[in-house]
Amino acid sequence: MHANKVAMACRLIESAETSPGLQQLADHIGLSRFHFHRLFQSITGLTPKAYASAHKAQRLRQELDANMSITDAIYAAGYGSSSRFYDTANQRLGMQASQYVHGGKQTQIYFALAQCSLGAILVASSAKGVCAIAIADAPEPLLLALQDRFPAAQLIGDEPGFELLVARVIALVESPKLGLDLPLDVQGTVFQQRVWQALGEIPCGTTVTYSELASRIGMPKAVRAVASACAANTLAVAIPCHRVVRQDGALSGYRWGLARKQALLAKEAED
DNA sequence: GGTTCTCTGCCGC
DNA sequence: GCGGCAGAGAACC
Repeated sequence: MHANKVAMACRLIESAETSPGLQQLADHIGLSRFHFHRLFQSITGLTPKAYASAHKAQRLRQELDANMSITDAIYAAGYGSSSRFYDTANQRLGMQASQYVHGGKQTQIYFALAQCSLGAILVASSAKGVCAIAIADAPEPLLLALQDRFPAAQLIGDEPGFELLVARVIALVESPKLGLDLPLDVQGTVFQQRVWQALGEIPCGTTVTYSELASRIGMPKAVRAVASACAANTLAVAIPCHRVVRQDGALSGYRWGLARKQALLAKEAED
């Protein structure tokens, strides 16, 4: 069972002060760096490098949340130098570090409400990419939820040109097989990102069970955790958590309503 | 700007 | 299933 070996590598990455190199990890596992790389990627959905950087970014967020100074947090999270960190801060936090510290105060988030066949839909995007897609019966609760999630951000609701993006998202909802070719601003723990990555690899028109999904990310026993990660998905349809069902074929839960899960799956099954 | 590391497609056993 | 090469690209110094 190679899932164990990959899990070993993950733990090694997590416990190391500075991220081990590919060769180092492969040696530790007892495989060639070539094969190890492919194995790791096939199981986690992330390359070892991507896994390490996701983990570092997560540590950084924790350190920043613990009220450390930005410079201290950067070193505590395992970045070698602050200058190099700042080069890519945007990419890693989805915003400038100082903005993150201040609760996203300066962050601008564009959003729009619209109507689709499943009901009211909210699409929101940060500078980095689409950060929320939510569906409900009425628009008001959607907007409230967005405000709750980004309490200090500047929410901009009437940006000209944003309709284009909304149109693409709605097109995806109406015919999921199109796929969404837009940058996503996915914020979550390493574990959540692994689950969401795996969700993205479920082909349109098919479903998997929660336990199958857990196996795919190399953690067959973490079924409940996987289910929670699916439920934590904030990008409806774009990250297809609706394609996960229970072992007995029942639809199980869906953040945006069981009827919508059913409708989406029916739509996908049509073609 | 050069070097080293990562990543992927392809092939061989 | 596993190892390896080549070549492009990213990261690093």
